[in-house]
Amino acid sequence: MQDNQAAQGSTDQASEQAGEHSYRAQAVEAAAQQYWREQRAYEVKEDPSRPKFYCLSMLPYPSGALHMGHVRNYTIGDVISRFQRMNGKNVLQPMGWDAFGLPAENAAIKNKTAPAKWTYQNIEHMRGQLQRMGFAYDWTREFATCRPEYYRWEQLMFTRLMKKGLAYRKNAVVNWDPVDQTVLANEQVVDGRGWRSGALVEKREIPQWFLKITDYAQELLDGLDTLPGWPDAVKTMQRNWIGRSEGLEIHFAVEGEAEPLTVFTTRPDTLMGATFVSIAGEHPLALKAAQGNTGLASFLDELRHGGVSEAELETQEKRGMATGLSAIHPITGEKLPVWVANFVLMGYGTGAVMAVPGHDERDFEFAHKYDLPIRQVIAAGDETYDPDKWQEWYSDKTRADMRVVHSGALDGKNYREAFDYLAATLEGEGKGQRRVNWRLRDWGVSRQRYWGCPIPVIYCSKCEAVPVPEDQLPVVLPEDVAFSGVQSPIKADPEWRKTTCPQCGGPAERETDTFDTFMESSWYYARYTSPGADAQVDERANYWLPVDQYIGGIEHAILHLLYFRFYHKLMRDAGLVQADEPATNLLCQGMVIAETFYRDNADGSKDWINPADVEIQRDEKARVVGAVLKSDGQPVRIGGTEKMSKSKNNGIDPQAMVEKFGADTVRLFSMFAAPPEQSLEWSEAGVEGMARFLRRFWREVTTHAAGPDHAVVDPAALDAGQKALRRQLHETIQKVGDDVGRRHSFNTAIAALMELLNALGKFDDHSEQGRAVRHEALEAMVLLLNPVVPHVSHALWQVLGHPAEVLEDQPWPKADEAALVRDSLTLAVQVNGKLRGTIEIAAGASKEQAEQLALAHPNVIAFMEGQSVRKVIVVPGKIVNIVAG
RNA sequence: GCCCGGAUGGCGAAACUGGUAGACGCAAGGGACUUAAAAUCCCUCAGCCGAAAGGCUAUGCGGGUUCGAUUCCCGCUCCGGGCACCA
Repeated sequence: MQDNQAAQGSTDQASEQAGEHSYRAQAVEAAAQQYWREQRAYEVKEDPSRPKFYCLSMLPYPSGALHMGHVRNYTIGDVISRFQRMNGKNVLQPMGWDAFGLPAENAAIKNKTAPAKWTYQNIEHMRGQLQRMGFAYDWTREFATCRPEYYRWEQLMFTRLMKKGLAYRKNAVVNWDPVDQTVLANEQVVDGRGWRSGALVEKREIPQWFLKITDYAQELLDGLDTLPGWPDAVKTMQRNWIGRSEGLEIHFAVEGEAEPLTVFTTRPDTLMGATFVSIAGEHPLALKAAQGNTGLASFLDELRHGGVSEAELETQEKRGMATGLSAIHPITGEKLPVWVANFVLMGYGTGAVMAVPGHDERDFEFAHKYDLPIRQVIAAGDETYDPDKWQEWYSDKTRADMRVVHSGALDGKNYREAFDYLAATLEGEGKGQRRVNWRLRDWGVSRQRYWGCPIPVIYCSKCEAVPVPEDQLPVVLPEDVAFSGVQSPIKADPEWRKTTCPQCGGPAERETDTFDTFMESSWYYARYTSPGADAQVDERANYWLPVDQYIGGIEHAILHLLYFRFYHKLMRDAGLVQADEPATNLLCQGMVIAETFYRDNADGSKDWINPADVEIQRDEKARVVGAVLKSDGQPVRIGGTEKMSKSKNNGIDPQAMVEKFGADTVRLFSMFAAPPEQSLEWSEAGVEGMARFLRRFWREVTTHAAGPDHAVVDPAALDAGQKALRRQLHETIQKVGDDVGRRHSFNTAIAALMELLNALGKFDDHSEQGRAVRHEALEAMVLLLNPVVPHVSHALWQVLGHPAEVLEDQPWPKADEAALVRDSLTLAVQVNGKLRGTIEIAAGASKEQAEQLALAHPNVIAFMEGQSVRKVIVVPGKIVNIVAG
């Protein structure tokens, strides 16, 4: 390296002389970053005299290296942070590591290392990569969630929740690999088999810890209405996930059983159409019926095969078997057969449903398959009911002409009337009651894995489950372990679990399960506000919270973002924070995608080839006609544009891009190529376009700065061209502020700045006022671009004659209203809604003047030939539409 | 299967509250500069018809509302996200 530099000395000198006008990203970025580091430019503390702004991006899992999804997420956060700071806010932007999780265990097996060591190495590497991107983080607040200093507080919270009854233990179903003798994550079940062993996965019930999120269901639902700054899609998904439904619980007596079978239904109006009852395979009644019924027992056994994920359960072929039991219809006394059905979920409602095949699509299908009776009890208008073919209206309770039929006393009632009548009747007879049911289930937080936060519970044969006393926390996970594979080291080590019961002092054992990693990511945002606090958070949390802007992937719309809201309410109810919701504004960014390329192997498999190694071929109309591998010139196949992934080898390494183009160019492209919530297609040619823009901007500023001293703009002395450029400048200031601040439409903000630079390139005016206008424009552009390309702005601000230290807190430019005034406007002229021309009209002209001018337009006259004016619509400043006929 | 999104030139996109569809960028074609390359600059660029003026068609597909629909409504198709143990 040293030798090469010496040999190229003369070239360096040559470029040094040209240097003033040529943009060299690496040097510019190193200088700016060194300056920020030395100045501690992004370290913040509470300051009640200024409005605060807490800008938070979802913390990364330290998987090994930064990927483009991170770059995109964190650039959005950084742009918003820098923008808010220039708008006078005291901005907190922190960063940390979601350090527990399954991939560390997999890597540990593969690389024969400890999960902790692998994790810490990744953090070191990725921190350097983030710093190289120039993100304005307060690094003094950084933490990794796998450290006891962090997780001790969630252990403390958990023990307190146990005492409040908000944490409890019950059996729950997991995926069991019978060969590896281990619990599998849903992700580790591929086509119903364990990913390592290939064995058919079974469902197995084991005791696990739960948090009572259902106690907060109503508040989590209502809270969504207090979040106008969250995307509607996320709120709708959460509403549906929480799934509040009002219905009746109805008790069906079962022949020969003391206990009734309770079903939940949202359609009691169809009660008289129930022809059988379906129960889940895990329902106690099913298990009881299977005793002494080998056919049913083996069916239930079959249902135990396969994974537990809802997607898998819901897409299975609908299957069932009669239990031989009969339920008694609570109104008619009719005997209804009780069936086990694989689509009835034990986790929802009571695990039993009354089947109304006449008006429920799944029951309809099931009844046809097993030849069970179908009975119509709903009619709508003059629709004909056909028991052989499903039609949507059969289940539509919202139709105004819907009435109950063939149901005795219910006949003629609509949904609401039938609901109320039956609720009163059944409640009166003790056969049922009104009930609000939730789709939301309690949060199972136990994981049978090593690399997670130990659950702080001690089991004693006398005292059962005892929370670890507060003075014995944290329960520390040993990090220096041999991790060979299947078995968790703390489960394998009989010594680690040995302890004494805090209540009776007798011999006892520790819980060896660890927490779901969503536990750590549910409260990290609060810990950033209180570094070093000797509590989960301290009073500083109430200065910074709630988060003003939260940014992360849409894939977190439900799980993380619901647990995040729930945990915040737990902390609020523990007196730790005051706000009701953790974040007021949410931005969900789309994925980063890239083209895929492959070659077919002889065995039918595919070799995926990285886009960086491929050259695209086009015809003269620029259409893609093929692609070749750069190294051998031979063709490769094009496989479509997909999410960047290891499996398709279409990931683009951000580090390679930063080394080639610089961080500012990468940041600029991520913000320009697509609006933030849409998917972003990576294109190296597109990145080159951004580099071109920065070079032009650099040249424009440096050549201007090298010229004669500028004067101050005198608005009264400007000629038409100067005025026009200045108007465009102030329109751009207005647009960029609105696009970045309100709309988060970064791509259009950048496009407006590109247009302004194009206009400056054509502005060949070197008069004193010309230079003054250009100077005003270039200074504003440096400031407007600062959030996106802070290194370039840092350097060019000095080139324009300002000392470095003022840029960070320089006020955001304001548009000059006087410069925005237009003398004339262009209106579109339509005849019958079709554009036929445009007219120029004075800004203050009346509707009548616009109408007259439009009617006089030669093309309008031509199209009006032989027709008369029926009506004229004038939208001031926009269009004139002449309706002719 | 269920819930939530998305679809606009060769490509990424823009059109913010129903008002000139395609700003900006990429790719491509033509040209200038240069010994050459790189870099840079200029011109063209939705499709079709036309010498031009201009016209016709066009925002995934099929309908509808409206003076006017990429935008609103109804019905589809395809693609993506989530489905509770990936994070």
